[in-house]
Amino acid sequence: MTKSDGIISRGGWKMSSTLLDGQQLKQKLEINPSSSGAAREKKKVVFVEPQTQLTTLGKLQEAQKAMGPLSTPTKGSEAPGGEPWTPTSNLKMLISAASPEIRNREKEKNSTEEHENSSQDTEQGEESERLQLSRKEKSLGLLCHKFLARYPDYPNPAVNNDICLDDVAIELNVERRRIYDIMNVLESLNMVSRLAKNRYTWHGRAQLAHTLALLQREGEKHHYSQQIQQIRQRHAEDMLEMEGEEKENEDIDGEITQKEPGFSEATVDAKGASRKDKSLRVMSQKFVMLFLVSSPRVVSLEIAAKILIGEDQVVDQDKSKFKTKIRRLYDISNVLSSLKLIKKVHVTEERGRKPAFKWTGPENLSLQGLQVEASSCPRPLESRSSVDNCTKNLFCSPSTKRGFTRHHSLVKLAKSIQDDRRKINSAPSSPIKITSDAANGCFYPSKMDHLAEICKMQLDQQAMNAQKQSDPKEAAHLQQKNSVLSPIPPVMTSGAEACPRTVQLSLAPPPCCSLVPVLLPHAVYSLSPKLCEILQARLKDRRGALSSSRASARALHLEPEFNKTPHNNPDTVEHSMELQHFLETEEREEKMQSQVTPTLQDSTGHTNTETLIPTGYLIPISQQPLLSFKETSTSSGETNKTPTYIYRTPTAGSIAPSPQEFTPSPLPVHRPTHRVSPNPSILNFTLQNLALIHNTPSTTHTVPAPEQPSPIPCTHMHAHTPLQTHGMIFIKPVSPLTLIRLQQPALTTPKSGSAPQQCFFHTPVSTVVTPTASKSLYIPQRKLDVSSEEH
DNA sequence: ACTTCCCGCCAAAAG
DNA sequence: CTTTTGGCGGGAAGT
Repeated sequence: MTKSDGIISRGGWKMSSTLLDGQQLKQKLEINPSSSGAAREKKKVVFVEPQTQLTTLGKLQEAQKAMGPLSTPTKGSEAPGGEPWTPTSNLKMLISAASPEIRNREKEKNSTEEHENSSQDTEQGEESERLQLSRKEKSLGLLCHKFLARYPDYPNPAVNNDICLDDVAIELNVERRRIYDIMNVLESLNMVSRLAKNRYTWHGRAQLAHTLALLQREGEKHHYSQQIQQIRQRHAEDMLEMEGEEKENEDIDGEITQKEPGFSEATVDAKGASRKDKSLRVMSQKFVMLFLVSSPRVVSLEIAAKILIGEDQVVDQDKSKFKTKIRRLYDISNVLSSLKLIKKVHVTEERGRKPAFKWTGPENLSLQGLQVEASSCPRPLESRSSVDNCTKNLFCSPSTKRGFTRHHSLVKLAKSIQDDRRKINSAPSSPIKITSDAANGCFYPSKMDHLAEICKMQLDQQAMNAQKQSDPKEAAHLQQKNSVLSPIPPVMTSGAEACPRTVQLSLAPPPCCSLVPVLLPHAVYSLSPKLCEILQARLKDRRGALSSSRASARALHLEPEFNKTPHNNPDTVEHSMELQHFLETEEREEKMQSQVTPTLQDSTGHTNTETLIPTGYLIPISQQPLLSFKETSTSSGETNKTPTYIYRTPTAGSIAPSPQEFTPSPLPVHRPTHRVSPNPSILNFTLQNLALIHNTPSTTHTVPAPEQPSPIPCTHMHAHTPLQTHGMIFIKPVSPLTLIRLQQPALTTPKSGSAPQQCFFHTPVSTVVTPTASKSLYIPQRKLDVSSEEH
């Protein structure tokens, strides 16, 4: 341990330890909500007393064995949840960081030194070490592993799961740029969400299943599978006959041209698009969609690149562009591989062997069944779908509405964690790590490349687990084993304990949950690229006009979309306005959906187009699933039962149906229409939402539980989401801090009792968790992050 | 020679 | 304006 640590990043290590300590202390000490904000600022600066550091260090070393567990355990469940990880994580990181070889080499050399160094300073050693690292050791995949090691798969929502990019960069000893790459991919899977400038919130895999389900659905909408087929066919043909065929792609559009092509083109151009649209986030989502849609679950980079590029008509197919795309795909693949969602393989085709990746993540996305019903949420996504082709251009960034970020996940997580703990306790701890692997589906690291590293990681994890038996992670893993698909399961299990907390959350969670940003592929096939372009152009124009006013969209929560809306004025920002816009937009979207492809053009022509475009890119996904429902009041916690109730609720029901209906656009052809959504369902949906809004949170329970009510409480979440969202909207205006304070009281109402408890355990932030408060906190800063989504 | 993909320039957003 | 975020592609390590 120590050796490796020293080698890799002594400096980092110390830093991290100090940071951690500092944070922990803060959390524990700082009960006041306000304090949290202050704490963040310092980040690196943190000065922990040496003592603490030492202690931590000692712990860390020992931690592998028992320390961690012992210390954390009891409270651990929650307290540790937040920070406890860090200490251990540090160890992990260190270990992982050092590649075996390096370790071996340097062990002898520095072993002694390392200790010394560690104790002494951290700073110097780095250079030499850093320099030495081989390219592989610097790989994004490995870096991602290190990053992941720092956080639990299923974080305790109660705890503060904030991620400070600066800290991470320092601790991992990498340039910031690299962290962004990782965060972008994780963000695309809703494993993290951006809170503010340098801050992200960790959600882990809590929402992963749900997110994947949504992505799968989107992928289906886009006909990705068909596209893949086409490309393959083409290839085959080409191969046979060298001619070139050309584009093939899906450009299905015949009509596209209709609209003013000129416009579209001009605007469309690459430039038009804001860079965000080319974003790694979007690519990542689309890439994942390809996997989820293709039957063999294997996707070659070549095909992925072609599809992602653009499906535009652009024939040009620049080679450079293609090349760049491939580069990015490698980047994404590395991260996804670290997540064990995919693994590298080679497909030998006629031409020879080409690099490809195989999906190793969860297979059957429960989506629809459980969470899916939540469809309510999903819809939003769908709606947005307008243009995917735009890929390249998509400047659409605006599309996303905003995210109200939230830690919905937190709440949910908490429950699950607790449950897990129990399980763990009952079960032997040791195996844990295995379980984790199992969950992923791959016992061994999918990546052969980094096996060594991975192994290390795993070992670390094991150690971690052992230490913290209590930790949620373990529990989570176990749960995963049981049911990979739905993160929720844990929740179910959660005993009374979990419930209480969760209950509190109920309010808070909604906001978070509700919004998860997701990319929509936009079904766009139906739309011709040109249309997309046109739309974009228009949007831009409008924007430009609007933009003048431009308060930071993010801060306001306003998404570009809002601005775009025809009527909206520059200043619109006001909250009330926002709500209205929000609603309006939603309605539009709904309409759009309902209309189905054919109408698209029309819609595009109209103001609606705007909405379409934006939506097109990222779609916020609702994430309800994770959270437990609120069970609100009851401390008792019979989550299970509660859920049932939820299902029944009318609203929920209404919602649920819709998703299913439209989603499946079984379209025979790829061509045009694909997304058809049942109007009625949509309408209902909207109506419900509206109603919900009015109602506000109190009623939130509603759960859509269409047919398959997942046993899990999560389903409730869905229902909540809408509500939450609404709630969110209202809140926005306030600054986070203020909100927190104010809100808490108000929020608390719903849930009364529980709130206080949380406060005890958690940092102010955590406290925030309380329903409303949390909402306020999390206001999304970034467009991308969240899109509002779901009504 | 080809594949993988790190590095970091530099510009677009955000603050 | 400064800082953060992140597209992009050269070119090097790895195979």
